[in-house]
Amino acid sequence: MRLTKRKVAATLRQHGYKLTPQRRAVIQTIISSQDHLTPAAIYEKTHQGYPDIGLVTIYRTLDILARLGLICELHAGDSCRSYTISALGHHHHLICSNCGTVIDFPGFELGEVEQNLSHETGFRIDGHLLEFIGLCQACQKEAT
Amino acid sequence: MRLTKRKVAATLRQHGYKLTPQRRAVIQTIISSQDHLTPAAIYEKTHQGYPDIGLVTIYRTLDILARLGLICELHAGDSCRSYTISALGHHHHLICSNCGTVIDFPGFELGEVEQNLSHETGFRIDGHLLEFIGLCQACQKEAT
DNA sequence: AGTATAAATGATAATGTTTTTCATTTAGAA
DNA sequence: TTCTAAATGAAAAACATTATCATTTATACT
Repeated sequence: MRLTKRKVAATLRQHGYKLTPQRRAVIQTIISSQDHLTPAAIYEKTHQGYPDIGLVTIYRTLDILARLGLICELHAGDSCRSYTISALGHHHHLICSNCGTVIDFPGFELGEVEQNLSHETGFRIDGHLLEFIGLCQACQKEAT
Repeated sequence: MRLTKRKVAATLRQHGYKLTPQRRAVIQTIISSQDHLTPAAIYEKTHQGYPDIGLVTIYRTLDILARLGLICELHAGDSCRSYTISALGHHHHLICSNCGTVIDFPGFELGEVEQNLSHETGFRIDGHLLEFIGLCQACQKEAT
């Protein structure tokens, strides 16, 4: 279950951010994509419906949305900074290396692993990053 | 158990790459660091012992080493592209968000998870990225 | 509805990172 | 030692991100 536009908007306002048309447009772009998008791609897409938007606004909006946990930053694959809308609750990502489609899946338990690690190393563990890379069904067929 | 300089050099030559002093210097830099290093940091450090080396050579060498699996690319934390020497066998990373220290630990089994995921989604899964972020013991004390 | 105000925006410039190009040098094979 | 393809360094180009600042605007308050 992914976040809705309404929910994202509400969260923004709860945190004292203004709900500008530019921000709405960026959110719309991210929500309506199944893929993960780079800042440049988000700019391109948003620009189509809102030609006056500046790239800087994209970056600023992405920073805010990411800080509030409304979008997720992905790392896998080539582009090192791309985003997808957050799923509710904790989750991980399965990413198609060809078309970029992102599938969220509920995070299976890493808590135990974290505890062991913490015990063995003395680290205080604050979080983790887990992403699977592969080829989605469509892209597998295409590759034939 | 991490890769040795000797092993890295041998692998390079096995693949037809020449063993230049510049490459030796870069390898030395990465091997002798406990941390993960950005290309810029690797340049800085290597430059101290080898002042004539160019930044471009750093990038080129990192590409080769990464492609051969001799160094690992890390993503966690702020800098989106940094490297550490590879451990033998499959492993994951535990990274200190303060000082950058990287601890390798043997990869506990994600195979089963991958199979389930693959079955549910139809993806062909090629790999994964798993990193834990936290604060090492020293940095925890320092933070007090 | 109208107004005040802090926040947000866009344009531009600045900064930082990575890649390309190309003439010169060099590691390694013969 | 000589030869050759590969590697290098310098400079420029391309690309990504951040800072600055004058102008505009969403929202709270009348």
